[in-house]
Amino acid sequence: MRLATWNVNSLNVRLPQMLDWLTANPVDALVLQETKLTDDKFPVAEIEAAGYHVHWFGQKTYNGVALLSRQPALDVVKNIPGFADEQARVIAATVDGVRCIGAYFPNGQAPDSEKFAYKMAWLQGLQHWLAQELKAHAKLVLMGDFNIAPTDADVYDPVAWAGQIHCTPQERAHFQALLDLGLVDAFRLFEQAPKSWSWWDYRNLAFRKNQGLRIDHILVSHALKDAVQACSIDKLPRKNERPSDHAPVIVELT
DNA sequence: ATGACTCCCAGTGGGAGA
Repeated sequence: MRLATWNVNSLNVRLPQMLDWLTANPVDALVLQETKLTDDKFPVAEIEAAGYHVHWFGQKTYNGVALLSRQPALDVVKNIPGFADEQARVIAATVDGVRCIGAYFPNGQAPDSEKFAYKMAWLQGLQHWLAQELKAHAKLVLMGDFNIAPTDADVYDPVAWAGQIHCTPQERAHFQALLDLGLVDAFRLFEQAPKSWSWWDYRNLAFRKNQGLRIDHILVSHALKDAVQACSIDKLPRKNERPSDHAPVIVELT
């Protein structure tokens, strides 16, 4: 079973690329972030024609998530139960017996901003809900754009980024708290090339210079840890003519 | 360099992203 996450930065713009990517990478489930589409504009027909079931949850201009799956997705949940939120950031469902949670974590903008306070509250809400989800679903995968670089090894210039958004101790503590609930970073289960990133700024020729961050993650529950066969970042779509600034991350489970 | 790009909604610029 292969699962993937991709922040597409507008599904309206990226739909053809996403369909091409699915043809080349026929994963069993794919979660999307930053679809930036209201629900009435979601391209359900095109996705179903590609052979996927799909659930979606969006809003105008910002955020928006979706879950595509070969097999029907059961017990679909949108956003975090118990955390009132006007922003469409989470979609969860059970696919082939695995609880799949796709999430677009808040950016946070800057550590002294109101958006950072929202990010902290959101992370607290996620953590609380996830503890319950893990009790109900031993086999669970949390994946998406976390907007957190968990360690300095996930940052191209840790000195310049020290204390900056994505790298603050508070964000990293929240990431660790998710692991402490009983999750493991699938990417770090394997030896990986140094300077492996999932996001590169559109500016400054950042991709060409490989100046990026690893902020898109796939965390698996302990019950799935031994089933993880591989985890990788697919940089290829970032080389497209009009790429998303994020690359997909893929995990393979037995 | 408090930039650089891309997307969106707007409306001939500005906010947000990360």
